Amino acid sequence: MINLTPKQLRILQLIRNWRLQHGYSPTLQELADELGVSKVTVFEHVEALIRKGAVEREANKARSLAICDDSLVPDEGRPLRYPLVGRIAAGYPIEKIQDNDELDVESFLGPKRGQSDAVFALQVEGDSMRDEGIWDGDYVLVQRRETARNGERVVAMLPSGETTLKKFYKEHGRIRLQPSNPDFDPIIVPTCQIQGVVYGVIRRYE
Amino acid sequence: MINLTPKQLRILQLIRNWRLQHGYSPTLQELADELGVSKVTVFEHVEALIRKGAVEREANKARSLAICDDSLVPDEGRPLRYPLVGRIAAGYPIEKIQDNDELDVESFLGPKRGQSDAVFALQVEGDSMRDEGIWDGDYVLVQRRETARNGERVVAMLPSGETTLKKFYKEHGRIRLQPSNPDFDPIIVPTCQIQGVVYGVIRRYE
DNA sequence: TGCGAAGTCGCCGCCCGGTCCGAGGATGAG
DNA sequence: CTCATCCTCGGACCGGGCGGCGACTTCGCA
Repeated sequence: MINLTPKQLRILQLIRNWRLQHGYSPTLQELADELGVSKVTVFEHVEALIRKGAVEREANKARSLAICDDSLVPDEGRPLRYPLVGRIAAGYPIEKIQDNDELDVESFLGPKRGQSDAVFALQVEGDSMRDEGIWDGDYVLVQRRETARNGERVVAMLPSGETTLKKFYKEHGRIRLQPSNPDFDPIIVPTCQIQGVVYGVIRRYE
Repeated sequence: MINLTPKQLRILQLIRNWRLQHGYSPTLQELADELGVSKVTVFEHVEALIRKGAVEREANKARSLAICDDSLVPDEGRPLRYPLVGRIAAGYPIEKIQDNDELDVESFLGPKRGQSDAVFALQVEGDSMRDEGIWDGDYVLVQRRETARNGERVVAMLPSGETTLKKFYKEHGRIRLQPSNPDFDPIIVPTCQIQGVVYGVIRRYE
């Protein structure tokens, strides 16, 4: 593990993001513009990165920056951190995100502190939550809780013993479990036992 | 196992967490701010830790603190492995999954072997992929590739320079970029540059 | 041969590591 | 009670590392 300064790490991430987004390396000036500093400053940081073995470059060649070995550079053995290039909208160029250019899946999907034993996963079967963007085959991450607020997506056990995934609404002294699909009807029960609340969804395509 | 005072152990944990979170070591002042004590106090604690062989440091170098042996620090890390209770379908009890009772997010969302440098994340803006279950605010994980197969969800750069997220179809010698929302029209282009293929989606509710 | 990018030079200001000295609190012996 | 000792802690200061700059020269390439 190489010990980098914050600025050096930042430049390293920028180079990586640029290469991912554009397919080629940035010039020193482009890096400087991203960071809002002078080209000379970037040059010096890049020199430091080369000395530390983090990047390589061909002398006097434009856009010749290359990251040496991605695996040993930052983040020290923490996988699941991906360069967050920006926001993408239909029909518009990728829009930069200012404050943070990394997506740390671990902290993003991780449970809150001290509740790690109260999380479990379920694979979703069927399309009853389709209009919520929860599809057949997706996995939902569930925080174990006995209560829910209106509009939350809950894993609920009905008086009949069936367990189901629905949106939760308490109204008029009863509980409505609302599917997100017009093909399914809401379930109205006087009471039901909440097994947990969905806080995350993950999906993988093949 | 080295015998540490509570304060020293606390500092050791702070250093470790800081390095995991930022990718580089904290300064003495930053440690002091975290603990609410003065920089000199931290300095003395760190000296004690060096004497006991728990950490190393390069003299006069900023952010040069390094933990000697990680295993000495009690681990409060979260491996992102959740018990996979089963499959859940509307109206039926949770169905147990036989062979696999754990969802390992790391291997589930991690890139394929040897391609870790070619993955990046994008936050989705807008509803053009709504009927695919990809919603405004979701994050997509993108594998960088120049080519795509029909039906894959791609990040594509149009000849105009715009970048967009659509489903990819090559037909009749042209390319159709298909939104998954009837409110949007497909884009027909003779050619376009593929920047990557979406292989995963993650979402978190508040 | 002209342009854009890489590379060089001298210089600046702030922050960080390191040091000196002194303030308190706990403890045990006289 | 008093004193000595040890530990923790902090205010103030210093020198140097680190990040930063404009202007200029060199290099690669079309």
